[in-house]
Amino acid sequence: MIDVARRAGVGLGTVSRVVNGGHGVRDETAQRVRAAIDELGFQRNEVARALRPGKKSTSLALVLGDLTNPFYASIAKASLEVAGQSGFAVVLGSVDEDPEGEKRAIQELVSRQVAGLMIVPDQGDHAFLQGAGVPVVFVDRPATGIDADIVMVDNEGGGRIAAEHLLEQGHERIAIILAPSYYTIGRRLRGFRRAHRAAGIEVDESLVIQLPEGNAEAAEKATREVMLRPDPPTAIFSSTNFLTEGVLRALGELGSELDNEPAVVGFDDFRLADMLPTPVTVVASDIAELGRSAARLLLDRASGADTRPPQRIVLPCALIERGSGERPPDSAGKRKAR
Amino acid sequence: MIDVARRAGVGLGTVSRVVNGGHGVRDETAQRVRAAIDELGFQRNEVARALRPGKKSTSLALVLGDLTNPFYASIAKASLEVAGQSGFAVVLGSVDEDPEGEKRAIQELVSRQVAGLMIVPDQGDHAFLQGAGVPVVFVDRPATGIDADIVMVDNEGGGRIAAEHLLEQGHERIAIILAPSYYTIGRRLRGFRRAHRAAGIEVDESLVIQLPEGNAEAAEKATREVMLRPDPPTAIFSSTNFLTEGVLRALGELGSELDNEPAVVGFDDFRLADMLPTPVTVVASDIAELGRSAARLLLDRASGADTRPPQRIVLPCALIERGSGERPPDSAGKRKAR
DNA sequence: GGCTGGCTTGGAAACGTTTCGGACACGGGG
DNA sequence: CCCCGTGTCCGAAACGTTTCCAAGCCAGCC
Repeated sequence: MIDVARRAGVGLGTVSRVVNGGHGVRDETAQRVRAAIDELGFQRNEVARALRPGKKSTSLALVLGDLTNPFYASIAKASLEVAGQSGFAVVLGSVDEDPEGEKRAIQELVSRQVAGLMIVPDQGDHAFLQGAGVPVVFVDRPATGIDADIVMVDNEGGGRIAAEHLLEQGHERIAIILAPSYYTIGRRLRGFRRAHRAAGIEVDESLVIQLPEGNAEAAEKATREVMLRPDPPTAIFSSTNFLTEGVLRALGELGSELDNEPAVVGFDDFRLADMLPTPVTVVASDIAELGRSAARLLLDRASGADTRPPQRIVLPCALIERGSGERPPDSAGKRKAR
Repeated sequence: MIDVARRAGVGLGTVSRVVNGGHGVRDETAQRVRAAIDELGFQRNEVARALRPGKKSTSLALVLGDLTNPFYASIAKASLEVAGQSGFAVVLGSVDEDPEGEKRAIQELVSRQVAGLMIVPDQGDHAFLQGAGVPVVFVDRPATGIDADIVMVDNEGGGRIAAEHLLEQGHERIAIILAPSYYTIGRRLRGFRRAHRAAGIEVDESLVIQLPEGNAEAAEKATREVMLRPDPPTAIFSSTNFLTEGVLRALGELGSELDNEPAVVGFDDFRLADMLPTPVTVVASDIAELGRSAARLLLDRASGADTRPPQRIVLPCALIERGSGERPPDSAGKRKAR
């Protein structure tokens, strides 16, 4: 920048002003500065910029689990887009699985002076964020220990409409497969129960299946077991996209051993869901909007444009019916090949 | 840091040394400093750290396309893990689709003083990176205009074994569906042709199908068209994961209209591939390793540990056979004609 | 003509580190 | 006793910006 100033024959401050939109600089001077910038190929150093008193970097942090899960990937993609439009980059913290690793990752990011944090929180207390002086938005799940913005999905409503759908079809023995102890899962179960109560049908507690782990294998095993009981369920509600995969795999393998193949409803849509031999109805929400909202909210907080008390944004869920034979409108959108 | 120094009754430099491993500091002094750090909740400011002459930040940049594509997501996840182990964060540049947007995003990241760039390049010249003074690793595809490390997959070999597999099964009319003009796609086609030549079978050029766009819809349309020709292919090789989806969707819809359902081989494995009514054999590679290698290489370059001339790492592809009867459930009557 | 006030402009201070030259103390060898 | 090396520590300089204050200039007004 000093070189630019020298070359243009102006002071340091003037160059800075030109670089930042150039208010209060005579047009002719600005021209000269811009010319010097081009000649020297000058590029502003964002690091030095963020060093200024009280300033933060123009980066947002995103802390989430396995990117390989389309759910997380969608959030990442959407928030990336929104941030990018405002000239912000997104820093991904390395995310170990344990809560301790999450805390370390977050502090790492804070030390990088990010302008805000978007966190899909694991269990564990997040009170340590309280005094960090950086805005935080939780995504998909609330966190304990700190009162911050949150963007999530209507989990209870989703669980409810899934159950309602099955109940309307006459199912009375519906199994629900639950990943371990996440907040979201609990809400989905609650909606499931409410729908039963509203329909006057009692939930068979032996069909409320808590998995030890939240992966497809555990769901596969549990499904096989429950379906081979003397009185198997006539429908299964799987509370998570990866679990649905396990359920379907189990059903596929059991195949002809079963008298009646159960109806399946899954939470969260997934690719190819409409092409499986057992087409699976699904409770879907606009996951990309989850990421977009979070990023937008965070940007507003970071810029100081939004000083409202912590917001709570809840996005609706909708049922996507499949298996009635007709193919649903293509939800895939345009995807670019590699 | 000044506060810490004051509190511990030491000089600024001493605190710095303690924070960075503490060589050349008496044990007792270090204790005092550490105590002060804890009391004050001091955390090193990474931004200021990166400002030092010649220093870069402890971040790696990752520039890639749609994170929603599991291929890209795997790369992101794997590189994130490797970077995290060395205390590096990963910055995702916002990626517009056009080459110009990619250039802008990259320069954005360079201005953030990242220690290195991992780029899954789009077309377009990357010569502007030449003098940037930051190490670059290209992932999955080479780029023009700059001589840098590259980590990729044996595309030609993959195309070859896909074709060999089908040829061995007696197929002589094999269609190949190609996304537009990427480097990787060209290599896959070349392998495809080589396998044919080796088998003494001529490629029917009317079955080499160039799509106008690299998405599932285009592949679906093209598949439908080719299968409804007077002499349709008996097998289809789809050069990309999303294309495979389109191919399968077309076949599913055509269904009974076809005399013989063609065999399908896709490039890149994907989730649920083994559970589809038409089980699809696949050419797979270790995509996560792509990301890991890239990150490792970049970290070594950034630290100066690796000063070799630009490397070229090529990962092997392997065939994952499906549909030989071992897995798919006997649901619909749509089995693969074998 | 002097004063006021609005544009421009220049330059110094500040941000939080790391690093480097130097200083001090201590001990051992000549 | 002097010299020198070693271990420890201090504090200033430097990194590349932004921002603030002061100053110069000019026009307009009294």
